[in-house]
Amino acid sequence: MARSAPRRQVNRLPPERRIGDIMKAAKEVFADKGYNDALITDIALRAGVVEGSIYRFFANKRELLIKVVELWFEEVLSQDAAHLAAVRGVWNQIHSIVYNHLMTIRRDPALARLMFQEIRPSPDYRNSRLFKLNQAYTNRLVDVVKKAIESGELRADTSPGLVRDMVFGCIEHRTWAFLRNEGDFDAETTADAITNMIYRGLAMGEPTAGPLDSVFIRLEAATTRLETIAGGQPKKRSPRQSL
Amino acid sequence: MARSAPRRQVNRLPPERRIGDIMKAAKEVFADKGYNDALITDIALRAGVVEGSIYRFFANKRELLIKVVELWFEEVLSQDAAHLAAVRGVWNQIHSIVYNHLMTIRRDPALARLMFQEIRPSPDYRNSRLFKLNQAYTNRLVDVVKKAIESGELRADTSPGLVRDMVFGCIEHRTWAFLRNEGDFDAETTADAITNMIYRGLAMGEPTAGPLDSVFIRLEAATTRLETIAGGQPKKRSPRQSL
Amino acid sequence: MARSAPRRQVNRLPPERRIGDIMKAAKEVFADKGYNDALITDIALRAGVVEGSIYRFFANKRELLIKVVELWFEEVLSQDAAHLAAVRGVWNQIHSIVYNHLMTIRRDPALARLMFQEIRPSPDYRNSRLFKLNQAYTNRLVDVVKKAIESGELRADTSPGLVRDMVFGCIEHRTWAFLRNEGDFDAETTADAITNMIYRGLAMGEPTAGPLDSVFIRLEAATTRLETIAGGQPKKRSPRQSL
Amino acid sequence: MARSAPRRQVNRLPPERRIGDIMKAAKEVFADKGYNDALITDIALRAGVVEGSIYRFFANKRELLIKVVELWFEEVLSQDAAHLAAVRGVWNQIHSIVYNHLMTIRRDPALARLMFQEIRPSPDYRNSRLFKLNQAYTNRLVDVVKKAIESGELRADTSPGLVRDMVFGCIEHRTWAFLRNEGDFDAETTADAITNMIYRGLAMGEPTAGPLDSVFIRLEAATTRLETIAGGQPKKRSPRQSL
DNA sequence: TATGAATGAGTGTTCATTCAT
DNA sequence: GATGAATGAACACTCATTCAT
Repeated sequence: MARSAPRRQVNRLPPERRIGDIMKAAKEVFADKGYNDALITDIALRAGVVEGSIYRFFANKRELLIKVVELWFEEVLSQDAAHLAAVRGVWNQIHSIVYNHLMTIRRDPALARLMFQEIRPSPDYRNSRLFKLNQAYTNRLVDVVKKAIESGELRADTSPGLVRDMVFGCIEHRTWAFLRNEGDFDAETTADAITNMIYRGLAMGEPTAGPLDSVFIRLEAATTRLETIAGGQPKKRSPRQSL
Repeated sequence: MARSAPRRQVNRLPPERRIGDIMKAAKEVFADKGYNDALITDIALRAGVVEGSIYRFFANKRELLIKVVELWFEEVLSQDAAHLAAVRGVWNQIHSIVYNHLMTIRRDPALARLMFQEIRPSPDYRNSRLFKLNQAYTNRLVDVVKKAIESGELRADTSPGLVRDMVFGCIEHRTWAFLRNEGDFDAETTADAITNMIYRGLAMGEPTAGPLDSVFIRLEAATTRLETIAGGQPKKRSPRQSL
Repeated sequence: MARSAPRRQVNRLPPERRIGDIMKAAKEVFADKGYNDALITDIALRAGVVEGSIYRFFANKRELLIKVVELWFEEVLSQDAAHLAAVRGVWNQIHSIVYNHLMTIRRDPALARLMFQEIRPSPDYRNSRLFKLNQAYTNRLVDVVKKAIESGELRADTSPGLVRDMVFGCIEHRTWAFLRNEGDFDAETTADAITNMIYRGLAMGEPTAGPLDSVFIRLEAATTRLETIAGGQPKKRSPRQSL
Repeated sequence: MARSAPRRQVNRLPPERRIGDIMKAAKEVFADKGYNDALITDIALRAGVVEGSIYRFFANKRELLIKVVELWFEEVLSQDAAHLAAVRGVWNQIHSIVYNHLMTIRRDPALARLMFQEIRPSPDYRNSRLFKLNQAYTNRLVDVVKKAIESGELRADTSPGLVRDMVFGCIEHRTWAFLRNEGDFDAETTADAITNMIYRGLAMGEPTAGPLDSVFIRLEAATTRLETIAGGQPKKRSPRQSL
């Protein structure tokens, strides 16, 4: 009754622009507060729209989060693919994947945190598009390892999947503090260290300086081959090392 | 109509017993529902107390969670310490740590999930007792590695901290599906694989640059000749990529 | 991404056609969902127009509902009038009104429900056109009764208005389950029963004071019993009274 | 941060009292605004509690409505039963039911409106307790009619269910205007009229003064004799109740 | 000390209606 | 005249925590 001038100001924008504004705002607010503490009102305010407008483009708050993370992840996915495509050599490829993953985390720690802490733990993650994207992402490392095993550069008795878990798990733990704004890391150094540790443990070894244990490994391999040629069965080694 | 106020029995119990009941109930409910969906009411009901009694012993819901996880973690910490103390040899010690960590996850996936997804991401985790406990826990691996480096069994040019991240990160990723009730894992196999991969990558091989190389070269040459004679194809070797 | 704005075709149609489309769509959606759950968006979509166009022709959602029901009610009103006009005899006229009312409900239960549950309970119904139309509709029965009273066929000590309430109220209760899709009714049988009950209660019997028609009824019953005893089948009486 | 004196005032009352207060307030607000426009906030305010307290006793707004109406209906049910139990004679019993129903509507028009317009149209009404109660309520009339048919006082060729629909439908239509605060009705007059119309239409009639009566008496006597001869049981007749 | 009724702040979502284009 | 993006008010429900008894 007797409302005072209910005249609306309508600001018409192309949908792409609106969606862009909303996602940008959402990204910021989610990054800032985390999913639960982020308010639709805040996102709307920051995007310069009213709450209702968000629901024109996104079914609900959760979908908005997912769309924001998906957009980011797709960009990461395509950028890293470009980087990786230009790299030759197993060590270098592993290093590229590790380094780019680290750089992604450094560039967008908030989004990485959303991915790790909000998206991945949710019960429906396994059926989500982001799960698929993430599989594609981590499978690149698996593929590199598999091919290197086939080509003989990496040991055949290792699980590519375990390498994947080791690499990405290690990176996640390593950057934990950084993700909570409590520490830092050097991408170059870390990438080198991780790559070396992985490669060294898997490589068949070359005669170069450096990983000299590889010489031992090669010796063992040569011996095995000799044994095979000699018709005898290579001796089974128990994995337990005696001290 | 005319409910005769079904007052709960007033059970006067020693505080320790009360606290124990509450923590047991809380553990179950938190494990079952996760932190957010767990209701104080449910915990009180299951513990046979009223809500108010919980607040006599715990400042708030969060503290209750933390106390529950702490209790659990302390048990894990002492059990694993006992196991580890009995183990000799670097490989075996690493294996013990990995295996016991895996078994802990298998035994109490819900509590591990609480630790990973509720406790660790919280902003005040770094100043918490659980952080300290966790440091003590993971430092065992660091110590093993450090000592092995000092004793010369493991390479000196590696970072014990990185090994720690790699091991625990790997385990976490490996058991991810299990933690969400969507998959399983074999603790023995996984522990062997992880330990091997780590140990192999770090173990000292032979004295660097030097005499053994020529032995190897000659051995390999001989092997190749033998293979050729035997009709087998010598394995193709990819040239090493320069960094 | 980069949606190319799937603009709807701009169809310039004569207003009558537009209005017709909208009302048809509105009728369907209102019938389907009820007033509250019907969405303007759905109506617009089904009518092949945009929301704004609806507001060009109808002040608001409520007016649209009212116009839809009015249109329907006017058709019912004129059809039933035609039917009634052809009928002679009080019993037959009452029966016609009852029967046609039942058939209207059977034909358009959703619209009848809108009328009963959405329109009629609203506070401004008494001042609405639909109230007037409904009065005209039910007054036909009042007129029949009044005339029959004047002609002496029906008792003078009865209230035509009460007859109206009894007939329409009875029909409404009788078809309640059907209107909620939970039951059915037979229009013929129900119309016969209602008409008989009404007519029997009102028809002039004998010149005495009081329910003299009951004497007739008892005579008939006695005769029937005699017939039964005599072994013959009581004659089936058509419920239609000849005038 | 720095909230100003978050000290709560807690006003502890016996649950029955609280429930009573809430239901009283709810009754008033629902009656005043109808279900949809009634606000939980208003109800809480009027009951002198906070919104949360309402949800301690009632699962949701709808349940609150239903409980309010149920309570009322149960009282009506038991009061009317007491009234009816004291009444002898078919006409009087029908009249009692009609009259009490009218008086109930007059006493609590708002609750009757809630029952008619909010409860009954809802899709789950058929499975509700109120539906059962209402059946019990209206079945009283059905029982009276059935027994009167058995006793021979009312015609055997009528449907008790139809009588029920006629009576209650008629009353509802008759009181429509009153229910919306737009008219009034006289319970006595209306009850008499309805009862007469129903009874007159159904009664077997009595030996009122008049020429035909002797004919009937002789006919019936003859019939009875015939029936006896034929071996059938003469029908028992209940004597007419005086008004 | 135990009780458990009472508190009350906090928010995602809907959808009829408007109006710039 | 038609479009449909933008508006923005409106509201039931939850549950950790408190505190009078």
